[in-house]
Amino acid sequence: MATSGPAGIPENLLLRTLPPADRDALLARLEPVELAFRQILHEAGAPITHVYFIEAGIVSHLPQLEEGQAVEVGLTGPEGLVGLDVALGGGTAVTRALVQVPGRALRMTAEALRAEMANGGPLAAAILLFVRSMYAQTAQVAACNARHGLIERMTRWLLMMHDRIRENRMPLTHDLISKMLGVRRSGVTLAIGALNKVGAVSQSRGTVTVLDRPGLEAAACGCYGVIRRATERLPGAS
Amino acid sequence: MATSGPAGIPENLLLRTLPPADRDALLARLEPVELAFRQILHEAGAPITHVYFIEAGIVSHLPQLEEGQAVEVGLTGPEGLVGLDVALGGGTAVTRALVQVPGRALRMTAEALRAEMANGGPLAAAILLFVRSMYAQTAQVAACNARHGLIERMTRWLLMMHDRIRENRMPLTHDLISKMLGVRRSGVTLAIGALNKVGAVSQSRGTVTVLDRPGLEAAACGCYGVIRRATERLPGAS
DNA sequence: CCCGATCGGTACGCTAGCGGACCGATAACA
DNA sequence: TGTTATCGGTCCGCTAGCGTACCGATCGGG
Repeated sequence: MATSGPAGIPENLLLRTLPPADRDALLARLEPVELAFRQILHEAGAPITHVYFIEAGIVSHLPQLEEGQAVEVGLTGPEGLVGLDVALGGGTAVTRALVQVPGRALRMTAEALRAEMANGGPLAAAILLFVRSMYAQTAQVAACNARHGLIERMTRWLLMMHDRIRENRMPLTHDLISKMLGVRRSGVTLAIGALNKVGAVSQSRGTVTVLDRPGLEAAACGCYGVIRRATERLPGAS
Repeated sequence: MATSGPAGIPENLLLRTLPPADRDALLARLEPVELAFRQILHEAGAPITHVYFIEAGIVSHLPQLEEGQAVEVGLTGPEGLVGLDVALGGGTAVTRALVQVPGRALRMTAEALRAEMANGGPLAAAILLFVRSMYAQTAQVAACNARHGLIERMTRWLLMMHDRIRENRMPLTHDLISKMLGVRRSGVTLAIGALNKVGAVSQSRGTVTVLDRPGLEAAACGCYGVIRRATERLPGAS
C-alpha cells in the first residue's frame, strides 16, 4: 500500500537490510518504475540493461524451451532482485523474466550494479546470498517437478505466491497457473477444485482466494518448506 | 590420464584459466584428494568444510526430498567447483554433493575460499561465472523434468555425463541412472533399450557405451544444447 | 571354483495426466 | 446495451510411466 516516499524506507528486503548510509546513497541512483502485467524485464539469452529491486508484484523466471512452451523455474517478489546474471559477471540473461503480478520496482542500470559488485560492499554480499536462495529455490523446483503430483506442486506454488503477494485474494487465472507449472489448464481446474472442496481456497473468475493457509501447507509437498527456509535464511528476514 | 605433476597444469578448467601467477599461488594451498564412488562431499543443510576443484570424475547435486527419494538437479565435472555456497557467502550446503563417477580433486578449506572471494581477484570472478552456469543448468533441468519424456531426459543426461567423462565407456548402472532422473529402474532399462535399437549406445553389465554421439544428440531434447552452451560460455572454454 | 550379491530384462495391472474440444458464465468494451 | 473476448467447468479416449515382482545372467570374494 504505502509507496515509499522520497527518502523513505523501501519495501524491498535487500535494500531494507542495508546499513542506512549505504542505502541512502544507493536510493539516489535507483529509478522507481511500474511493473505491468506480462511485462518482460529481460529475455533469455539477451543482454540485461537494468536490474530491478522488486517493491511489489511478482516476476517469474522462464528458461528457453520449445516454441510456445514455458515452465517457471523460480519466482521473485519484494524480497529480491531481478537480473542476477549481472551480479555474477554475465551480460546476458539465462531466463526470461516475466511480470506475473503487476507492481513496482526500483531499478538501476546493469553498469551501475557491476560497479557496486566490484566495490564489494554490503550490497554485494547481500545479493550473493540472495543468489544462493534463488539457486535453492530452483533446485527444489527441479526435484519437485520430477517427483511430485500436480496437486502438491500447485499447492506449493500457490503458497509461494501467497508469501509474496501478502493478500488472500490473488489475481491468477487457471491458464496462467497451468503455464507456470507446465501442465494442462483443465488439470489446474481439477486441482483447484480439490483444494476448494476441502475449504483451503475459493475460486472466482480470475481470482484464487486463500481461505485456510495451514490447510494449504498441509496439502503441499515438503518442497515448500525447504524453499521457504532457504528464503528466510536471508539476512534481515525473520 | 596424466595426473598433473608438481607445479603442473591442473585438469580443472577454472584453475586452468587463471593467470599463471595466480594459479601457482593458489595451487600451493590446494590439497589433492581422491574422490571415491558414493563419497559425499557435503550434505544438504550441513556446514561445508572444504570446496573441491574437480580434476576427474563427476559429482551430482541432490536437494532434500522425502526419505529414500533422490533426484539430481545438476552435476559438476572437471569444468568446475563443488561447494559454491561458500563462494556466495553461505556456510551450509543447499544440496547433497555425491560422487557418481570416481576421480580426483584439488580441495581447499572453506575458510580459504572465503578469503579468496574477499580478495576479488580473477578466481572470484571465474567462480561467480561458474555459479551462473550451474544456475542455468539447474533451471533447464527443472523445465526439462516438467515437460519432457523419459527417453529425452535420459539422453540429455547421458550426453552431459559423456561430456565430462570424455570416454565412450561410461560406468553407469540402470539403477544409478534411475535414481538420478527420479524414475523407475525398469523404465531406464526400456529407454536404454530404445537407444540401443537405433545404434546410439550399447549396453553391458554396469556400463553404457556411446556409439553414435550425433545420434544421441538428435534423440535428446533441446535442453541439452541450452545447458551445453551455458557451460561453454565460461571463460577459457572453447 | 563355488556362492552370494548385484545387475538387467521382462511382464502385469493400474492411474495420473495428456491433448483436445465444447460450452455456458462472466467481464470488458464499444 | 449489445457484442466480443476471456475464463473455467466438464467430458472424451489415450498413453507414458508407475509400483511391483520374478528370474536368469554376470561378477567378485572366499
